[in-house]
Amino acid sequence: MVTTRKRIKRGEALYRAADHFDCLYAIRLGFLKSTVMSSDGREQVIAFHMAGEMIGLDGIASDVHSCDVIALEDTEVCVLPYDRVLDVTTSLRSMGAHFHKILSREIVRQHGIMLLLGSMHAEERLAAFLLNLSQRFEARGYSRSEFVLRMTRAEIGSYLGLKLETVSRVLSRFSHDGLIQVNQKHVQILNASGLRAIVSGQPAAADAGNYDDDISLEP
Amino acid sequence: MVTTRKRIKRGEALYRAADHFDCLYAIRLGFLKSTVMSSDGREQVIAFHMAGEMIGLDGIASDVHSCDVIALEDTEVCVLPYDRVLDVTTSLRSMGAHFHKILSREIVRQHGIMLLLGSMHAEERLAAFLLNLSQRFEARGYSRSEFVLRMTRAEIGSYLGLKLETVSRVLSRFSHDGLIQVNQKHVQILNASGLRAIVSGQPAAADAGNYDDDISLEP
DNA sequence: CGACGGGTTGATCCAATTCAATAATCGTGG
DNA sequence: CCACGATTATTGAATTGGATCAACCCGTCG
Repeated sequence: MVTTRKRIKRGEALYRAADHFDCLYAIRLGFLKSTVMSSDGREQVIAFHMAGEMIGLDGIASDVHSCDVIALEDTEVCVLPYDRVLDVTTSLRSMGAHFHKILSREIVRQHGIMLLLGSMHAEERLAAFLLNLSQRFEARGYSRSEFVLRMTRAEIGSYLGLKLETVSRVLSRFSHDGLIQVNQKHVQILNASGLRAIVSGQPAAADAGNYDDDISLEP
Repeated sequence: MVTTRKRIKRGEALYRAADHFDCLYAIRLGFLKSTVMSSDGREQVIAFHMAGEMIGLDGIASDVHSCDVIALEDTEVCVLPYDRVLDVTTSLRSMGAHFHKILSREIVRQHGIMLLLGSMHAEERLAAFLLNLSQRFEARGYSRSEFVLRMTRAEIGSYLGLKLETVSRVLSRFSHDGLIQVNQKHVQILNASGLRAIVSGQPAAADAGNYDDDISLEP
C-alpha cells in the first residue's frame, strides 16, 4: 500500500471535527489527544494516542470526522487513504478480519473508559490512568516505571472527568504515599501493585513494603 | 445470508463476558442492556439496545466477548454468524464499507457518552438520556413524546454514572418543573426544548411556556 | 526583567452520595 | 383471586468528595 508521511507540530491539529474524512493515520512517533466538544463549548479529551496506534476511525461513520486530534508533541504519522484500505480489506479476507479487529478493539477500549468515568473515584481514576500509560509504554519498549506525561494536568483531568486541581492533589497524595514520584511532567512508578490495589477499590491498605515486583529501570 | 432467529426471555443473557465470539446479532424486537464488570465487582451499564441495532461487535476484537448482554424484556434477535459476515463484507466492497460504518458509528456514539460521563451534571445527563431515547423511539416509528422505560432506576443510574436515588430525584424535579410526566416506568416528554436547554448547560431559564414544538401523541 | 502558562496547595462550598424510612408494584403460589 | 415477600421507586436528612475560588511558585520566553 502506498503510504505517505505527514508531520504535525506540537499544538497543531491532524484533523478537526467536521473535517472531511479521507484517510486513516498510523502514528509513527509522537503523542496526540482526541477531543470532542459539546454544543455549549465544553471540551472533553476522549483519548491519548501514541506510536503504533491507528487514528481517524471516527471518520468512517459518516465521511466526516467527529473529533479534533491535536499533537501534544511533534508527531509523524503514516497517511493511509481509506480507499486503499477498503481495497485491501475487501480483497483479502484476512485483512478484512484484521481491520474489523482494530475497530472492535477501539470499542472495547472505550468500554473500559466508561467504566472508569461511570464508577470510579478520583484516586482510582488516576491510578488506572498511570497503569494504563505504564503498560502502553512498556508495550512499545520504553520503561514501564518511568516516563514523561506529554499532557497537562488540565488535559488529564478532562480525560478522567476531574478538574486539574484534583489531578494535581491526587498525584501529590500518591507521591506522599510512596506510590509514585512526580516532578512536573516526569513520573516514576514506585509501587505498581499499590496502584493496582487502588484501582480495585482497596482503601490503599496502610502501606507495607510490598515493593516486591515491578521496580525496574530499563533504558 | 442464512439467518436464524433466537429468543431471549426477560432477564436472560444473550451472551456474557468471556463467552466465545461466533456471531453478531441484529435485534428484531425487544430491549437489552450491555454491562461490563470491573475486577472488584462493580458493574457498569455501557449501553441500552433496541430493535434495529446490531450487537456483539465487542467480540470481534479478540474472539471473546467483553461484556454481558442481558434482555430487559422478551427479545428476539437475528443471528448473523461472523464467518458469513466476513464472506459478504470481503466479497462486496460496498458491504465492507457499510460494515466499517457500523463499527465506526459505535465508536462515535461512545464519544458522546464519554462527554456525558466526563463533563455533565446529573440533570444534564438525565435530560440527554431522555432525549436520546425519545429520538431513538421516534426513528423506529414509536412516539417520541411518550414511552416506557424498560430499565430500572438503578440501571439508568449505572449507565449515567449516578446513583439510583439521584435518578429518581432528578426525574421528580423534571416532572415538578413540567418538563416531563413520570409514572414509574412510563414517561411523557412535555417540553423537549426545555430538556435540550438543560443539556446545553442552560440553568433551565425560569420556565416560560415554550411548549411550541414537539408536543405530539402519535399512535 | 516581567509576563504568562503550568503546577501546587489551602479554604470553602455544593452536588451528589449515603443512610434511612416508606410506599408502590410485581410475581408467585396457595 | 388474593395474600405475601421481594423488587423497585420515592423522599428526607446528613455526609462528603470533588469543585470552586484564590494565592502562590516556578520555569520559559519575548
